[in-house]
Amino acid sequence: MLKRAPSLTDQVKSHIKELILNGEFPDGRIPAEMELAEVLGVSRTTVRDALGRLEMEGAINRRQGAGTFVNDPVLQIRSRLEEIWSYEAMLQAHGFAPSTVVVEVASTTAGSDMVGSGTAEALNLEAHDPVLFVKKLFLENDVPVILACNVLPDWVFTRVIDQDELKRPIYELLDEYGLSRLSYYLTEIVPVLAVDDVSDLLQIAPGTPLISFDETGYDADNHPIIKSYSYFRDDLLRLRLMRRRV
Amino acid sequence: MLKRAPSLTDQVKSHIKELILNGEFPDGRIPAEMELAEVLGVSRTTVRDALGRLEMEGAINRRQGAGTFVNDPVLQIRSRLEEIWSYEAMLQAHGFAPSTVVVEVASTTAGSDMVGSGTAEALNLEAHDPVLFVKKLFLENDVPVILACNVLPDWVFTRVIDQDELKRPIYELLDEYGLSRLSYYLTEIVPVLAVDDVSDLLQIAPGTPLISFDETGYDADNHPIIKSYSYFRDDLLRLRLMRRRV
DNA sequence: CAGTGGTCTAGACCACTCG
DNA sequence: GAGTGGTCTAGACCACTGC
Repeated sequence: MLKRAPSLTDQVKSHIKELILNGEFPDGRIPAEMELAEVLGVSRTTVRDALGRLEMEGAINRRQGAGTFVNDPVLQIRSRLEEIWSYEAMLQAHGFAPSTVVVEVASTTAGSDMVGSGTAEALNLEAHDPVLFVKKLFLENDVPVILACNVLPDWVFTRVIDQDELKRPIYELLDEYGLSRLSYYLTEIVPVLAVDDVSDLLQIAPGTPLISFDETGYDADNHPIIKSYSYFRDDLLRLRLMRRRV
Repeated sequence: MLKRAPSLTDQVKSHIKELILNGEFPDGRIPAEMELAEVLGVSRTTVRDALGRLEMEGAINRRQGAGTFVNDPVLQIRSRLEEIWSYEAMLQAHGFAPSTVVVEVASTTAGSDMVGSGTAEALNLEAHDPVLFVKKLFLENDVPVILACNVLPDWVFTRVIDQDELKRPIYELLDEYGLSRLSYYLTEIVPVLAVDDVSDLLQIAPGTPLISFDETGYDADNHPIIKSYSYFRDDLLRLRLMRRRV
C-alpha cells in the first residue's frame, strides 16, 4: 500500500502545529495569514484551510481584526473525547503502552443471553440471526483500564476471523475482512455501578461508579454494523472534553 | 442591538439543512456542488463552505467521486454533547421548557468551605481572594434535572449582580457585566454517587450513579474565569456523542 | 469515461480591533 | 487608519467512484 503525498494544506497544518509545540510563538500570537502564505509560498486560502482545521481541534482561536492565537490550556490535554476513535489509540495518547486481551468470544444468535433485545433492534436483527460476540479487556502493565463488549452481525464479515486476529481493533478487521467499513459511532454516556463480571474483570470494588459507553457503529451508508458496551476505570482514565461557544 | 445579515454561506447552509429536514432528498443523496451553486446563484466555494459545516455537524457525509449524502441516524439525535453550551439550551433541545432556580448565593473567599483548593488553583486565586458562589437548579415541570455549582472570582465582574439576574445563564451575565467573555470550557466527565445535598436537590435516592462535569471556563485570552461542578439526572437526560473516524 | 468531491490559486472587498 | 481575519468569486486541475 503506497502512501500518497499529504496535501499542501495538511503540510501547512502540521508545520504550524510543530511551530506551536516547539514554542516558537512565546507570546501566543501566530503570524498573519498573508505573512504565513508568503513565507510558505502558498496561497492565503491554503493557509486559511490549515488554520481552520487547527481551530476545529481547539489548538488555536482566531479573532477578526485582532489576530490568531494559541490555546495553551487545550494543548495541555492529552486526549479529548471527540478525538477518540480506537481505545488503543486513546490509551497511547495518555502515555500508556496498552495490551489487549480477548476475554470471551462466541458465535451466537440474536435472542440469546449474550444479545439483548436492544442490541438486536439496534442492529436490525431478526431472532436467530447469527452474530459474533467479542469481549475485550485493555490493560496497562497488567492493570485493566477498559472493558469492551462488541456484537457484530455475521453478515458484515466476508470470512471467518481467526481467534488471534480478534485482538486487533475491530475497525481494522472490518477494513480488511468486512463488507463495509466502520464510519462513525453514536454513543450514549451512561453512569453505572460496577457489578459482577465488570467489577471482576476491571478489578475494582463492586459498587464503584463508572462511566459506560452504550454505542452503535454505522458504515458510510448509515447502516448499523456493530453494537458495543464499554466500561472505563475512572481512576486510571479521565475522559475530557472541550465545550465551545456556538 | 441590530442584527447583521447572515453571510451567504450561512444562508446556503440553513437552506440545505431545511431541504434535508423537509425530506426533499428521499434517497439521501444531495445534489452535486456545481448544481447547487448554479441553482442558488453562488460560487461553488460558498456551497462547499456550507456543506463543510454541515459535515462537521454530522448531518451529511461526503465521498470523493461518489457524492454527498444525508446522515439520517445523526439527525435523529436531539442534542449532542459537543453542541452543549448553556444547559438551558440543551434542555430546550430535548423538548423541555426548563425553569431555573437559584438555590444558593454567597460572596465568599478562596479557602472557605465552599471553595476547595482545587477550585482556587484552577482559577489562579490566592487565599482570601473574593469570589462569587452560585448554586443553580434546572427543572422541567418542577422536576430537577441538572444541578450546577459555579465559582467566579469577583474581579471578572465590573459591578455587583442583582440577585434576580443570577437566574440567567452565566455566560450572558459575563457578556453584559464582565471584564471578559466566556470562550470555552475544558470539562472532565466524572462518574459519582449522588450523596447529601446532590441527592436531596435532584430528588433521587442517595447512592444513585450520576454523571458529573468538573469544568473550568476560559476567556478568549485563555485565562480561567469560572469553575463549575454539575450533576445530571441520567434518567431524564441522556448525554450523547458522535465519534467519527479520524 | 463521465461525473463527483478534493485541492489550490489570485484577487477583491468587507468587518472588525486596536493603538 | 493600518492591519487583521471573514466572505466571496471564477476558474483550474486532480483523485476517485461507479456505470
